[in-house]
Formats: sequence, structure tokens, C-alpha cells
Amino acid sequence: MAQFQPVRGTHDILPDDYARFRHVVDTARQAAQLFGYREMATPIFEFTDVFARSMGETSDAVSKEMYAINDRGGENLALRPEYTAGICRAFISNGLQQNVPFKAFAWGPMFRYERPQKGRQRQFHQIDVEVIGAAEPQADVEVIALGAEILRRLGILDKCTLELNTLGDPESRVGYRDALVKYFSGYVDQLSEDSRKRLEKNPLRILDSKDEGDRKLVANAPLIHDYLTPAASDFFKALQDGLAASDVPFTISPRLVRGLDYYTHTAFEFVTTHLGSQGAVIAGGRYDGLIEQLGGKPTPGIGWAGGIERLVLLSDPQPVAPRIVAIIPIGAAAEAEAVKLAGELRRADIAVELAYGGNVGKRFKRADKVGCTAAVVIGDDEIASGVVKLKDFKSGEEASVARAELLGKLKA
RNA sequence: GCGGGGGUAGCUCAGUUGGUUAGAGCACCAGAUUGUGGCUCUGGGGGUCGCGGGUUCAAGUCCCGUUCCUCGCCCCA
Repeated sequence: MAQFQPVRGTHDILPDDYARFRHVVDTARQAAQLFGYREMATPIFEFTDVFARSMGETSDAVSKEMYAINDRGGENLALRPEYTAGICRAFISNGLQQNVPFKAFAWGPMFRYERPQKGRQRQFHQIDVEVIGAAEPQADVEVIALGAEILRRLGILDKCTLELNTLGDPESRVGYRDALVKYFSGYVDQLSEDSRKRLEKNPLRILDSKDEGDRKLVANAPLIHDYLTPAASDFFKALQDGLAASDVPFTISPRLVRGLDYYTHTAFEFVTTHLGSQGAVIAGGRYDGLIEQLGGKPTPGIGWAGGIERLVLLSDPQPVAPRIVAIIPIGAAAEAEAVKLAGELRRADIAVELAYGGNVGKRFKRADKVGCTAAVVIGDDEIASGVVKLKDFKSGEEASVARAELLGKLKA
């Protein structure tokens, strides 16, 4: 029988990789905390409708990429393909309208049935930031600045550029959408096959087509900025002023759009050229209509998600310097003494590696291999005189240390 | 879902026009060194050549299918 493999598009995260993975999450959590965002989590699966109603029935993520199941009770459930819908549902379910603006940080696995590629998996992980209940552009500024700060702390901000656009308020968007449809309908025969479909489903998406023929048409297509209501235009202006004040550089990309239905006003992406065709590392926008679509009272919101695997790929490996001390007993009496000593040291927050067996040479070898910085050798002679030998692995020097002084020496 | 390239040891790879028991480096294990790691030296274990079928006297090598990875499209994080 063939050996088991991980399911297509899923990956084990082994200890070395996990250290890098955790570094991303820890860095993001710390930065989010500095901005006043509190960590939370929602279930990995929800009623399918939570996603269908928020993201849009016709979005790719819902219509062809969702892991949906009927459970034994007949409920129609789906593994979450993104975090925003779940957090908004939680906001409604828990009556958090009392706590606005509600500022949340979250991370966890997401699931999409897609064709795997570098930086694109079927189970992948995201960090996520949301502000619910704030209609002011200052919230957009803060959310984006937090994204930039996380990238800066990861040392990859200079590999990314922030692309910014507005989708306008619903009123602007309807007018613009009509204008786009009218424009592209005049060139249906010149549009790519994909874009002909988009013309019916989501004409905005034609704007970021990579097809050369499409791009020529797009170059002369009407711009959202000419269709903004004064309010939407002011909002976008305030956002730009705020980002400038926050020292967050950006470029305006009139063709940047979002695939999900719930976005309004602000749309942005931190993109990189270092990851092939998976360029977006952090992406998000404003979703003022979403809470209402999920059955809550009209409540504005803004947030973003970042792909942890992509952030790991982009950042340099972190030199991990764990301080671990090996205890190496020699002789039967010392074995018991070593266990006792290990307990004492661990209770004092010293990481201890204690091998299960093997002679002295093997234990030293093992200690070196797992990255110990020092070894405590204890044998019959040492027990008799109440000392241990403390060997520093870097210098190679070994010295006798009284048992009573060992902890102090290791803490230093 | 569509198109291109790949899959040989734990890892990175070599393998001639199809031709004996499929190799290297790193890693691993053991010994040199039964109270001392790293460096060195010696030895060792490890492969149904992704899987299934076909052609052939003979297949890691050629053909077909399949699966997984990868690059692009699509979509996005």
C-alpha cells in the first residue's frame, strides 16, 4: 500500500519552519497590540451562508473554491476561506455594537480549493486585522499604517509597495460600473474570453486583466475618480493626507480592484515582485455594507489580511539563539541526581536538555547537535564534593562550580 | 478549470546510443576516543528510480495514463 502523503495543497510545518512562521505571527501580534488591537479567534468553520452572503455568491472564493460539507446533522457548513466574514459574524452574534470601534487582531488557517503554487496553498494561514464601527478615514489610515509597521518590523517593507485605490461609496460605484459596462460593451469582440465573462459578472475586474489586448482597452477606460461623489472624493483625499502624515508611502493604482463584493471606498494591497505571480502579501479595504448584509445593524468596517506563508518566504531566516543547558550524568548515582537538577533548573526557567541514555561522548554530541550552549557534567566525584563541572561550549572551557552557585552562573 | 516544465537515498543532484550488483556530496549510525561535543580519519545503514500499464531479450533511460511539485493564466493572502 502506498504511503500517505499530505493532502494536495497542504503542508507540514516542521520545527525550523515553524520558528519562522511564529516569528511572523509574534511580530504582527506585538505591533497590533501597540496600535490597541486585541487578539481573538473565531471557529474554523461557519455556516456556508456566512461566506456566501458576505463575499458574494458569484465570487470565485465562494462559487468554486469553498470546502463545503453537510455535517451529520444536515447543516451546511464551510471551512473559512477568509477571516473577515467570521469576525463580522462574531461581532453581530456577541452584540459587540456596544464596543465600537472594535479593533481585532487574529490569525489562523484558511482553506480554498485552488491550484497550488508557490505562495498559494489550499490550507494557508493569515494574520488579520479589523476595525468595526468606525466610518472615519482615520481608521483606514491606522489600519494601513499597522500593516506597514508589521512589514517594517519583519524587515521586508522595502521589498513591498503600497498600492492604493478607492472604489467609492455605493452611489459612485453604481455610476462607474455602468460607465465601464457601456465602454467595454463597445469592444466586446476585442476583449479576452475571461474579460467577456467579467463584463457580466464583475466588470471592475477587467481593469486588472493581464491580457495585452485588454490592457490596451483599459488604458482608455473611464476612471473611478471621475465618478466619485464629493463625499467619496473627500474621503479618499483624507486617507491620502493621513497616510502622508503617517509616513507611509503609497502609489495610487486606479486599476486596483477587489474580488469580493463587500468592499467600498478604500482598497489597498502591499505587493511585492519577489514572489512570482503571488504578489499580494497584505491586502484589504473598507466594507461598510458587510455587517448589514450579514443581518446586523448598518455598521462600517475596514481591515486587511496578510498571508503568513508569503511573509515567511519574503523575510530572512531568523537566527534563533535558544539558551539550552545540557546535563550530562556519569554513573548510576548521577542519573538520579541529573533528573533532580534538571527539575530545579527548569523551575527556575532554564531550558534543560537531558538525554535518555548513552555514554558521555554521545551525550555531548547530542547536546551540541540540539544547540546547547553549555553542559553541566555530574559524576560520583562531583556528587561527593558538592560541585558540578560547567562547560561552556563556545570557549570550550570547563570549571568546577559549587552546586549552590550553579543557578546564579547560568542565569548570568 | 486551462497551458508549459519536472519527480532517482532524509536533502541537493549525477546517471552515456536502453545493457551486469543505480552513484556522489551533505545528513544519519558506529568505531578511532568505556569522564567530554565541534575538526579529522575509517567503516556502515539507507532506493519497489512518484505510482500503474505498455514496447523490448533487457527500461531509471522509450511510449501512454495517473499523481504530486513547479512556472504562467485565473484567482488572491
